[in-house]
Amino acid sequence: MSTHPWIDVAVQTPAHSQIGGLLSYRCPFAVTPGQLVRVPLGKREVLGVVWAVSDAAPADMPASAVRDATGLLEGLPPLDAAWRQLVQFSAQYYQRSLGEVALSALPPQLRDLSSEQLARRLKKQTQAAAIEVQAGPALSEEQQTVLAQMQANPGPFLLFGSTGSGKTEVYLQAVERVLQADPQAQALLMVPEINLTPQLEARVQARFGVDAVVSMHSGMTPAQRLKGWLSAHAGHARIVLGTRMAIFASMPHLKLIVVDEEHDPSYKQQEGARYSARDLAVYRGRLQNAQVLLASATPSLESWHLSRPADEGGRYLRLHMPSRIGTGLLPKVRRVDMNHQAKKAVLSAPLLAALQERVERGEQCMLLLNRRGYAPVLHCADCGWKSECKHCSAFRVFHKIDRTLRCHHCGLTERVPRACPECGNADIAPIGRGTEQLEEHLGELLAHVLRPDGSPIRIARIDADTTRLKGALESQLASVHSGEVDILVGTQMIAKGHDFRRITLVAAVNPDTALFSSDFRAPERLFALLMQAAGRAGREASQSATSEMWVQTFHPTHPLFEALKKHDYPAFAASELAERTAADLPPISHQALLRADARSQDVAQGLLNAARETLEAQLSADPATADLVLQVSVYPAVPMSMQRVADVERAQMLLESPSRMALQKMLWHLHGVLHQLRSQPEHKGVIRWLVDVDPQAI
DNA sequence: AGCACGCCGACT
DNA sequence: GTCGGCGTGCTC
Repeated sequence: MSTHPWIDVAVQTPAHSQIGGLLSYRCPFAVTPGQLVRVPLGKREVLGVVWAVSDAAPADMPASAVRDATGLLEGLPPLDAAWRQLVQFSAQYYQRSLGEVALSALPPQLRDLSSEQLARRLKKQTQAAAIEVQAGPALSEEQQTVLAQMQANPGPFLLFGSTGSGKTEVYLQAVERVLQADPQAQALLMVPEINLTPQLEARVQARFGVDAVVSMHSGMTPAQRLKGWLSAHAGHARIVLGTRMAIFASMPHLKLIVVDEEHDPSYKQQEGARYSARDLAVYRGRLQNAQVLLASATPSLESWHLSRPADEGGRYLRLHMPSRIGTGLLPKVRRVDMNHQAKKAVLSAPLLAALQERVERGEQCMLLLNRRGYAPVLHCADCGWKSECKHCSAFRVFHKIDRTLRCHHCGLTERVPRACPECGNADIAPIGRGTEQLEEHLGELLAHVLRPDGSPIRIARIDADTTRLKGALESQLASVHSGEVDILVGTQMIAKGHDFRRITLVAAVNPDTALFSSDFRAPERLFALLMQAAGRAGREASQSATSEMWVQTFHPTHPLFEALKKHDYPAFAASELAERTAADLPPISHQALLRADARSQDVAQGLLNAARETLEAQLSADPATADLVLQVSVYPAVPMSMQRVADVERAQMLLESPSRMALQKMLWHLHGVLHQLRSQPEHKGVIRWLVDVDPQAI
């Protein structure tokens, strides 16, 4: 390590401050890229990552303005070039500052640790943990074939495996092979939600030993996070299991990345740097020469499209596991045509009868309704008043349990008025229904139903309202598992991952809204949700023959439900892809959104439209960039679908291109234009702007 | 983002 | 006369 007096350092700076890039310091001690240093920034001292070292003073500023780095975190192995490249790519691709991405990828506690404390913590775990592999179950032919293909090909892979086909066992065997082949090798296992980590963690620990595994997700304490991070960074932890944030874990010997339920929207971060952990997994795999396995029973159309045959341009290898393990069958899908049901009925007569029958036989049922609260809006029949939120362009939801009106966007909560606040009419009524009402309604309709042992029926509800307290979800899930509950009512959170062995009937109460949504991805999400929900029914082989997935709909012949009935994801994907192709939507094209927030809609849209015009004028004027204007469509600014939240007006502008590269170049120019515009007086009222690359919803 | 500086209302 | 409201501007 030689002494270079000048270093460039990444420090935590916001994306849109003037100092987006690296900061230069004079360094009185020897350092190497990837080490952590403390540097002065204004009046504070902050932690930074050394990005480059140099013998020459920075050319773009007077040497007198360069300050001295104040300290080095010794004992910590430098963050390797692959990690730095991953961070650099993410920052550039998702339009954030390098320092923001770098520092948010490190455990926060690292900031207030001295070199001595660090050395003490690291001493324990400098060696790669030995794994003690327990034998797994015998593999099915399909599982063996998939593992053989993984051995024979570099990847990336898309594992298309139906629910219950034993994907998890494939992950574990793939991990085992990689870890056995190289005593240093590390593997990264990603799941979409915190709720799903404990059960997988238990399984991984049972298989490879408690010592070899660490978890990374936002539910961990700062101390746990630091410990896990250090363990992975030092090469001690052989397996990291976590949510999207884990994609930035420092893993110097990474050889395998598994992304479970790769279609899940949770892999896309929705604030700060809006990265897709699934997409970064593929990038990181290439960077570190690690195999990448994406897996799902209902892949994202992006991954499905990318795994088309290579001679048609596919870049991922598609692997198939169509069969459910054991004698298990997929549940029979039944559609109830709501056009033939009583006008206002929430639950159709045949579904009610089926629920009753199942409960009397001692089986469990699950009802899905994607709307929490009692009713989404209150309405006065006399004057037409509705329970609007005064700070947001949304209705406040009626929660009967505590008689409140709550805005689900800004949190404004008030007691329900006794009479209409506009005209005094006492007759204000709820419109529509949420899970709370469904639970109540079901209780009334099935009050007479008894379980086999003669005790009364028990109905429970699980949604964001009932699981607010820590541990509440776990205890409620436990009461379902123990058989205390006969019918479980809930939002989509109950459809994900949890293995309810005794549930034999799953019903979607009102899925139609997603069929005609303005969001072109709504059908894709609905199909995945319903397939996943169907997978909850009849996991117990002995009951799978009689298990059912019910769908109440006014459009029973809709192609989405036809495909669902046959459990035919490929057919669904083919028809969706045809539509996307015809309309030039992702994954055929690539999109980015520029959003602006301001006190008034005019100001928000003003910035966006000014940016659009300036961009076009500047790029057209230069022959070197003129063709960008042709390659990237920039649409006029429009209000967001949720136009106002907490008294902030929001507008957005869509950029679209068949070329990712062209879109990236355009965004880079856009960044410059926005900085030029921000100082102009007509844009003073802009609160913030943000860029969302590959947005999930537009 | 922090953390300053800076210029106008209710308190010991 | 001071404490403090958050608007504007800078940080190698």
